[in-house]
Amino acid sequence: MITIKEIAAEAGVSVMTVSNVINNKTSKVSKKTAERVREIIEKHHYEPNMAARSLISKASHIIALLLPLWHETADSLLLDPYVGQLVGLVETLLREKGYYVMLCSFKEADQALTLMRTWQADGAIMVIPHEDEITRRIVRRSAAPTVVIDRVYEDMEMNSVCLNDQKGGYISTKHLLDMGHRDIGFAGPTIDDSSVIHDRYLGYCDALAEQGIAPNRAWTFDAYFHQEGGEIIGGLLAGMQRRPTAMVCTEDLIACGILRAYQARGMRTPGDISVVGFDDTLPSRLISPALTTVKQDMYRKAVCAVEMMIDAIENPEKKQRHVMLDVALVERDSVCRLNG
Amino acid sequence: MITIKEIAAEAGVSVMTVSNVINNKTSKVSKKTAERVREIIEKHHYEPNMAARSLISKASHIIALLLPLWHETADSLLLDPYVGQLVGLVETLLREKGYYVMLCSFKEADQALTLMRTWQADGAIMVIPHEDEITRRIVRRSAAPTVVIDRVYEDMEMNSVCLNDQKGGYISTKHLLDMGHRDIGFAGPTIDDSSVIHDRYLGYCDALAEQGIAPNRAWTFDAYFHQEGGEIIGGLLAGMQRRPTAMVCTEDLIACGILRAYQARGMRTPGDISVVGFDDTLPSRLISPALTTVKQDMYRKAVCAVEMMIDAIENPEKKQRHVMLDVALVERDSVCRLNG
DNA sequence: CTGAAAGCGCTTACAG
DNA sequence: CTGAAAGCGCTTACAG
Repeated sequence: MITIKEIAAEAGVSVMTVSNVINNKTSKVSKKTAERVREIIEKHHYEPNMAARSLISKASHIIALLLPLWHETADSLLLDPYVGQLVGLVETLLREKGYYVMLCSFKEADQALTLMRTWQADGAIMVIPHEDEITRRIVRRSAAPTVVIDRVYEDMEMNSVCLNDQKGGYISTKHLLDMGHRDIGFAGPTIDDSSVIHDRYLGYCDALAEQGIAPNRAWTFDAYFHQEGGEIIGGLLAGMQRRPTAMVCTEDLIACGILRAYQARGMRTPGDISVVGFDDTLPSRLISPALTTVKQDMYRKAVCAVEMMIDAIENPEKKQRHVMLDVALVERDSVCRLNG
Repeated sequence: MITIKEIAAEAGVSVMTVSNVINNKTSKVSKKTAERVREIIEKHHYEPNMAARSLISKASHIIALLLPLWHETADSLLLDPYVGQLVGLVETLLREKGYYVMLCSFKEADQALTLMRTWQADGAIMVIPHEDEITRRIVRRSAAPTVVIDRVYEDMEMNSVCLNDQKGGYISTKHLLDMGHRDIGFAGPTIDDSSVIHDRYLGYCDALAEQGIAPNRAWTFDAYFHQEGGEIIGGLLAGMQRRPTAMVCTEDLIACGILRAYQARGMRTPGDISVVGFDDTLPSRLISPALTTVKQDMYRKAVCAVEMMIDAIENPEKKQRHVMLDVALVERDSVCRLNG
């Protein structure tokens, strides 16, 4: 690998001069030398060694993309279409801004923290935090700024990009109500206190309350994830004596699973069950009937996270940044009108 | 950030001793000092600075995960469920082996090469190469070893992990023939000479030839990708006077698209069109009818790629490594028996 | 078993 | 505008 020293030797100047032309400190180098040096750099495809740079500047330009692993079996979060899309967008945007992204899936907070320290990461973006204690620990103990996507803790300083989840839960439930449904269930992972799921559940309750309807606990499912979870829920629903006519889901995949479970039993979709998904990921346009779902603007989310990250790096004195993004209903074919 | 120097000071030893205990050179440090130093390291959560290490050792332990971007619009390859899964698996395996993974999407070969040089990456794994010239350039010019997934060039030295694509094309076509189909089309991206698609097409032709059937060019589609491509193909098929009864697809998403196009027109699936997908990705189990598809063992593919990468790093004298993985048909519900 | 010194490739004051 | 020197945090021969 060619070094700055060799470039300097070939150009007949000092390494400091080469360094100055690399860093565009035009005031410090004459046009002529700069030109000559640049040519030699081009010729050799010289690229400055980031390890050496980062050693001095304390700025590695590395952003850690932190992907928590949930289950024992979860060999990767990237299987989740939502995560894949988000990670891809964030990586692209970060590159355009001159940052490098290091992928880091982890189970324990210390794994993430160690990687950040090891590489002197300039910052970290966390996707889909779930274990609150782990997330809090990373935010609290990280020397570099962090941006958390999809979760916020009111009681601590942190940067976060969230969704108006309560509105999401509200508009999907409201849509079902408008379509004449009254028996509406709710399906999502565990509804704990701090999560986005809880907010969606609140929105669901709000919408029902407007019609004087109390949520039916028998139709509230939690701790079931993804496609498989949806199929389980669908199976349970199908076996009930008194079934809901519609389900609000916190994830497209859960909605897909419910539909499949019904279809497998020869029941009509959406005739026997209307479902609304969440996120508007690829699967919602893949299946038939296509999913009516709550769309979040993934691109904007990625842009917000990246801009927030960069702002946090450049203005470390600011301690908190919060953005809440809007959501919107996308009507497709998984909801049918109920004639009351 | 605490440094080796401060650890040394606190322990009352030289930095060299600390370095030796970090690197487990037990022969060079007495048990007692090692113990004391280790305690202080623990206490401060000290982590060696990789930038400094990589500067000396010439081994960064960074593997670049190279993701070519295809279209103008393609903000990310990770939207593709196949890529997401593969990247996730590779990242996890690489971490377990003590490597760091830097994500790098790129359009030009030089972007990838620059990143590798900049960070002195120990190696690179390329996922889904498509532009042959770009891929060849990276393989040829990279100073560090590369592993290419899903493509191989016979005329140059390279490491590759491939699939038995011809067999894949063969078994899916054979299955359709066994189910009584005779009018079988083929749908995939451009069938160029060096690609996996071409091999699948060959397998398709082989199976047809066994029955004395010549491929019908009117039923051979190329340059259409993903879900959208599938829908276009499905639309074209549906409008034909003489339609095939079955389609061999090079990707699950294309098969999904074809099914949707038929369903949107009120046609029966698989009654009016049987389809076989490829890869056995998430969508194949999401839709209804579930896809019959050619399964590749993604986990084994990731393991192979990672092991090959590490072998290439440790044994740079070996110039070529090739692995061809097997495929198998997974029968689900997207193929119907034709009574002939 | 332990330490002082040189050096990895770069940048940053400090002189001239 | 240009250069010599120190130093970022670490490891590696080389002495003792």
